[in-house]
Amino acid sequence: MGYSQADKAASRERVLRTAARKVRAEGVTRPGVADLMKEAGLTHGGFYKHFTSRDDLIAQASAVALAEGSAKMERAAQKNKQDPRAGLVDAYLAKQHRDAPATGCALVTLGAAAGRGDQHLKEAYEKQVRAYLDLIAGLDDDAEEARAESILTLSALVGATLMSRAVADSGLSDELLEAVAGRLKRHAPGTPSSAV
Amino acid sequence: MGYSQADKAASRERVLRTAARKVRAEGVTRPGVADLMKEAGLTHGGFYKHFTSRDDLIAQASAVALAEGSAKMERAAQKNKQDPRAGLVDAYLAKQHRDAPATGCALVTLGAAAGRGDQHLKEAYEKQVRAYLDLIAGLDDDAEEARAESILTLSALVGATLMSRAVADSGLSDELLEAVAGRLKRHAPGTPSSAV
DNA sequence: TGTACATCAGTGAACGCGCGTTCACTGATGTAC
DNA sequence: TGTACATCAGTGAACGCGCGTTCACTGATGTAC
Repeated sequence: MGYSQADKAASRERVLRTAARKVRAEGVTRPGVADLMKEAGLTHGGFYKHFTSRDDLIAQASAVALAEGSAKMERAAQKNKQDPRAGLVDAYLAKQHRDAPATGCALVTLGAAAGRGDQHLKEAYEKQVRAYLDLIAGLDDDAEEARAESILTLSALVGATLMSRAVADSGLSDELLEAVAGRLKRHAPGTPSSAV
Repeated sequence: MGYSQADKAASRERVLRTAARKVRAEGVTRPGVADLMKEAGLTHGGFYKHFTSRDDLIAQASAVALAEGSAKMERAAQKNKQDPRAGLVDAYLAKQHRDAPATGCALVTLGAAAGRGDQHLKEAYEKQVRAYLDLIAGLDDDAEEARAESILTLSALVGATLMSRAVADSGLSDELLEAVAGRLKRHAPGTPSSAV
């Protein structure tokens, strides 16, 4: 048929975005070249006009998946003008987020893969961790100990989401999210309080 | 050569333990039948005398990997007579634990896989979550809010370990572990304190 | 206790499917004149 | 502006390797008598 340069760029973009979604939903090992191309509306043969190998695509897709995370959560935080920290916590620990790993924070879905992965993936992962820590520390009222507090908060967010997806009982899954959300939303972090 | 019934049981056990280790180190998709058998001192052909399929082995190995976790951490907690909670936190967030996923807590390494996995894997995962929560809540002084506190603690342990393995910079990796450990060891959880 | 025989754990070659990769081909795009 | 031609995104068949699975075979185990 013949395709313009703009068409090519659009195709590449579509494949990359499809892969970023699939990587979060299915991990870095499962998504296949043929399936990804098909889902992007193409046939598998043209794949190598865009990427040098499957590994190349998966690496780029993982970086994209990671990068999408903190920006999204930052917007969620800003929506709650009075208490952006609560906005972030609620968005992160929402059942909606738990149930949609394909479009959610990749710190959860790619954590184990990054732990086993190569230097590039680890660097992309680290960049997101730093972005989240800066975001969370910035939302804190008392700058004192904000750094350590932001690390505890992020760890709890990631760990709770990970476990809430992996557990069989939906009651326990909900409880994990709610308990952590309740604790983390106490305004001055680290202070005993009268609950949610 | 010929092998006794005891030999068979020992072989099966060896393969299963090898797989449990590999699953934590490499994930549920990578370890291959031939490699696992070789590492257990056998050839691949005899595999099906012990397991009905690769999936069957991986499922059993995942359950074994999960089950080994909380018992190990419970022993670590008991070692610190004065403050078993600190004993648990220190053992979990130790660099030694971070650097040895093959023998460490599988809540971290199998979290994403369980999230995508079948009902059986999720049930095995859930069982371990409950075991940890009971263990941690039992170590708490004030029974009040012990449940919610134990959920926050476990989430932070799992999330911090996951991220500390996935990050490129070893300084940041260490900081993640140390910051969370410092916060979680404050004796009455949720109370502001004078740090580590 | 000793002998004959069936069982079956383990071996290693072979099979077959899935999947990443290659390749000859097509025809609109976009450049040269 | 119009015409001739090279480029190259996309197609679909084919290749080849890895790996899960099967199978005929071996020989010590362990049971029957």
